[in-house]
This record gives sequence, structure tokens and C-alpha cells, in this order.
Amino acid sequence: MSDFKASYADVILSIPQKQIDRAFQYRVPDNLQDRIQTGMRALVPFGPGGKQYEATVVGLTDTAQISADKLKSLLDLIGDEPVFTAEMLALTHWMRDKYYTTYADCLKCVQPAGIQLKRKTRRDKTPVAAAPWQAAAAPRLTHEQERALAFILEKIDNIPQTEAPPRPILIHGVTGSGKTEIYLRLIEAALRKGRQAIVLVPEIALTPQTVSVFVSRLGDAVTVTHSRLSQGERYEQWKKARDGQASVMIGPRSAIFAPFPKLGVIIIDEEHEHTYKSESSPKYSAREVAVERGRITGAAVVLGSATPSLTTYYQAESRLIDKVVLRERVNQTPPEVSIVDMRLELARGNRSIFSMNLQKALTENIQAKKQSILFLNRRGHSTFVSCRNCGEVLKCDNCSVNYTYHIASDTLICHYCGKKAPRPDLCPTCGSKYIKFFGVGTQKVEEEALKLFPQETVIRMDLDTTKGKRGHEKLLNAFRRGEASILIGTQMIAKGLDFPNVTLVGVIAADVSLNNGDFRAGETTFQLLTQVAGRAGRAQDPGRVFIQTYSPDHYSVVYAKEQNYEAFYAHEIALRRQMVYPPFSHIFSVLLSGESEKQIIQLLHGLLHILKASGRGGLFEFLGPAPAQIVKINNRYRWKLLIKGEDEDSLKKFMMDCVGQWQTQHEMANVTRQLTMDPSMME
DNA sequence: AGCACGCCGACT
DNA sequence: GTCGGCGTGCTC
Repeated sequence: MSDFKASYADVILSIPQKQIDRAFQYRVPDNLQDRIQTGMRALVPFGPGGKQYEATVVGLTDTAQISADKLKSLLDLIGDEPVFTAEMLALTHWMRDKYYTTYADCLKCVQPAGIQLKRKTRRDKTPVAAAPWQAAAAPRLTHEQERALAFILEKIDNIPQTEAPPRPILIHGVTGSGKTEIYLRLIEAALRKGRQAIVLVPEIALTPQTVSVFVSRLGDAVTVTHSRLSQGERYEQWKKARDGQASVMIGPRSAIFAPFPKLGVIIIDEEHEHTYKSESSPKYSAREVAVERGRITGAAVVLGSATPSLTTYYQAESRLIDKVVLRERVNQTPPEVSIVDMRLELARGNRSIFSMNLQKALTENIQAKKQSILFLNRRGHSTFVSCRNCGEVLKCDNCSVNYTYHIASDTLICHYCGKKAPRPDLCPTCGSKYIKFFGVGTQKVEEEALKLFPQETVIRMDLDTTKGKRGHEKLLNAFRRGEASILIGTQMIAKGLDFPNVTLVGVIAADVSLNNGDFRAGETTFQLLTQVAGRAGRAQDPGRVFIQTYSPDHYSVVYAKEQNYEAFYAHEIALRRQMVYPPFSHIFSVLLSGESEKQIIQLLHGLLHILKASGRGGLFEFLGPAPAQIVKINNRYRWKLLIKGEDEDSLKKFMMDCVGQWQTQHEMANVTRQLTMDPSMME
């Protein structure tokens, strides 16, 4: 340990409050001086009452910063070892500034869940079994994969020599182009250098199949986290990473904080997924945190996707990050994609939710003993219930969300607050009996499919049928074993699943995601359709995909059919540039919720007034106040104000100043604020 | 977040 | 004359 006498410690209190969001200095009592280390947690007295709080030691010095009479002493240290390395403390510091939160919130986010509970440290140094990656007789690579790998490897080899950290690398590879093989090689290379690896995967794709690919190649080096683990289990994973018992962490966004001592590579698969953005404070983006962690440690950051986010691809085009393209499909033929114009179906008198072409294809597929997937981005029996006489749409009176009819329970359910209501026989407004169940949900698709093919077994996958522990997995395994010929599901079946026997995919209504009122609707639709289309034809048999839509000429639909990312990107980026939307700008959202709608609207006008009075209206654009996408949740109204600016840092600073002023001038009791830079969904 | 100090209304 | 409202400010 260090020679100097650590007489004083700078600590951050575990109180997430802006006013005390800074280091406080304490005297280190003699009995703690040889034990204390930066990154340890400690118990300190704070405030006039001397109340005890948990704190984190962020610095040790031998000089007092404040007068001796003000200094108090640390009471005790929690645990024997630091929880945070210098690297993770630096990351926390960066997060605090980046996401305008407090140190306390960021430290809590970075530290393992369950650290408070486990006080006694169990030293179980299980011997690590022979690592298979040391003698890898690997599958053969395509030329393209070899070129990509050579490019990235080179990057990693240069880590110790180069001053500047390597730039993030985008691997743009279509489904089935062998991205995973490249990931594995990169990890193996890092491990051979005595470094560790983090693999971020969307929670939904974190299936045993995904994990087994890594485990079978890398063996005991691999450990996995996911949201279903208990706090104790997560703490065990965290310790394994810290103590060198594991060198590869696979997990969802929070796995980016795995405390590896010498991180070599961070892989973010499906980098465009918005699950990498945290919804609650600190609202970090795991992709941004990864880039920063890479900058601090020199680890390579690899972003993989078949449909990169507009922002990422724009960065690659602008040469801010590197790009590698994999076009070839390994052992695969691309599926044959058809767009079906549902307007014509209706004109021909087909009022079914299945077009004639899709019905025919399903019949053929069943006869050929192949499996089919029907995809719909919506659950429930029908989206909303309306009266054909007066046009009334039944809504939840708590949330102003359309009720969804569920056939199993014969009830209306609010998909936001979960409120249930009986199905009405008469329209509550006009008394008419012409109540119509409008739109389609997965249950409706199931019902219709069974009507057409009564002898077939159908599996439906959505939030309702996958509730139980491993419910998700059970249904997928049943389908994989061939227990059903048709799988019907919401977007959860669109991601990263690989069924060799599936040769037909039907998208029931592409329009659902096209009409969601977000400026990114085109992007999300393209990503979704491309992924769904990638489901078919993954084995020897070429697959077929039918995209049913009322907007067959929409560029997202057309280019998804062609699997033409570049064309889609060119079209979309031109629109973004024209409208000055991200990546040409940033959008800061201020969302207020409260019981009085009038009050929150007035408050937002108060903020708007401050924004306008700043005299910087030329640099920023103010939109709103406007009702949020969902105007009312649990009896609380929600309104928002959007502020658009071209430079992220100046927008953030401007908003912090104005919001600070706003808070001191207005009474904010009973009102909840949500401040977000570039929210992933329109709230 | 707590807890103190501080300056204005109804009460043992 | 005092008890007490919670507004502003500080906490190593």
C-alpha cells in the first residue's frame, strides 16, 4: 500500500441530493489508517444531529481542506476491500456530469445490488478449469470475416502502444453473416492477453441458446447476469468478475459495470436496441458508458447490428467511428420477401386479417411440415373497443389509454395501469348495442389461425402468455421441438431467435409501428421488419416473408423488403437533416406529471417563459407544452416540453441553468419532473 | 435528506 | 408575553 499517511478522507455521501452532491472531508481515525483505501465504503456522521450515513471514499490526503473545528471523523469502514476501483470512480464522475444526476445515484448504479446485505466475505477461490480458448481449433472463417477480424484485432493489438484509445468499431452485418464468430475471436484474443470482456445483449435475447454459444467456446471464463437473478446471485457474479474467477461477462445493459480489472473488449450486440438506455435515474445509455469505459481503460468497443441506429451509422459515415461490413450470409440464402397491399385485399372483399397470399403460403407450409411465424406488434384480442353508432372509444378513466379486450377473461384491460373493466353490452355513451372490437391483437390472430387450420397447434407468445418464470423459454422450446406448426407473437419473437424449421414469416400489420407518432417511427419499423424477415430461411430451406400493410410504398417497408440498409439510411438521414432531428440535433424533454393538469401546464409555461427570456431562442427551439403520449397514468396528468438544440453540451447547460431557475421560482410540490436528453421513445 | 435558525399568528 | 408555522441555509 502507499507510504503516505492518509489522515483525511474525501467521501461522497449516499444521499442523492444536488445540494450535497460533492465530496466532504473527514478525519481518518488512527485505527482505520492502515486499512482505508480509495473506493471503500464507510460510515460517517453528518449534519448537526450527527446522523450516520453510508459514504464512499473517493480520495485520501494528508492535508486538511477546512478548519479543524469543522472536521469530523469517520466512524467505520464497511467491508475489507474497495467496492470501486479508480477506473469505476472515474466512470461514475463522468456519468454524473453526462446525465446530470448525483454521485450518489451513479455510485449506486455502478455498485452491485446486494452489496449492503452481504457483509461477511466468503472467500471461495474455486480453481479455474482448463480454458478451452487457449487451444481453439476454430471453425473456418469466410474471407469477409477474416478481413473484418484482421482489421479489429490489429486495433486491439495496438492498445498498449497507442496513446489514444481505439475508436469504437461498428460491425454492420446482416443476420446470419457470422457476427458472433467475430465476437468470439475478439474475446479469445483479449483473454489470451490476460484481459477480460463484456458482452452486452438485449435482455430479451439473453436465452440459454445465446449463452451456450459463448459457454461452449469459452467455458468457465463466462458468467452471465440477467434481471431474474437475486441480489445475492448478482453479487456473486460481480465478485467473480472482480476476483478473476470469470473473464467474460454476458448480460443486459447493467453488465457494462462489471468490475473487471483489465478490460480488453466490450461488445454491444444489436447496438440499435433501445433497451440499452436506462429508463430511470441515472438515465444512462450503456452504449455511451461503454465508449467512455473504453476511453478510460483502452478497451476496444465493438458495436454489432444488422440495422445500426441512425446515429451510429452517421458517426461511421462521418469517420468518427470505424466500420466493418459483412454482407455474405454464412450457409444461407436470403428469404423471399413480398409486400401485401391490404387495401387491395379489402377491395377484393377479403375481410380476413390474413391476405389470400399469406393464407395460401400457410397452407403450403403446413403441408410441407414446416413451421411458420406470425408477427404482430400488439397484444390482446383487439386494440380498442369502439361504438359503431356514435364512435365512442372505450378508455381507461385513470390513464386515458384505450382499453384492450382480452377474450380469455372476457374483460377490458388497461395496458398502462392494469385496470380491468367488464365488457359492455351497450355503448356507455349512446346506449347502442353496436359495440365493435376494432383492430387485431395476437389473440385475434390465434383465433383466426385456428379457424383456418383447426387441426393445427398454435403457440402464442406475448406478455400475457410468458408471465411465469421461464415462461418465455418454455414456449420457445416447445416450438423448437416442433410441438406447434405456427408461432404467433409480439416483438419479443422478432429478436435474435433462430428456428431452423421456420420457413415462413407473416407480418400481420406493419402499420402498427409506422403510426406511433415518433420521429423515429421509420427507423424502428425498418429495424423491426428487417429483423423479422431475417427469421426465415436460416437453414438450407429458403424462407418466405409476407409483410401485410396499408402503406406498401413507405420507404421503411420497401427497403426492409430489399434488405437494403444503405438505401434506407440515405432516405432517412436526408429527412433527419431536413427536419433537424437527431443526429443533427438533440432533443431535451421535460416531462411533468401531477394531479392537477392545470398546474403542470402552468408550470411548463413558467419554464417556457424562462427559456424565452434567456434571449437564446435563436440557438434552441421550444416545442410545447404538449400532452405526453399517454396523457394520464394512475390519475396523474402528464405534459411535456421539448427543447431542440444542435449542440448537446450547450443544450444541456442551458437547460440545467433554466431548470434551476425554474425550480427556485415555482412551487413544485406534488409534481414529478423527468428530464431526459434524447429520450428513446416519445414519452 | 435532515436539522437548525428565523421571523410572524393564536394561545397555555 | 410565549408556542409554533415551515421558508432559507448549512452540513465535512
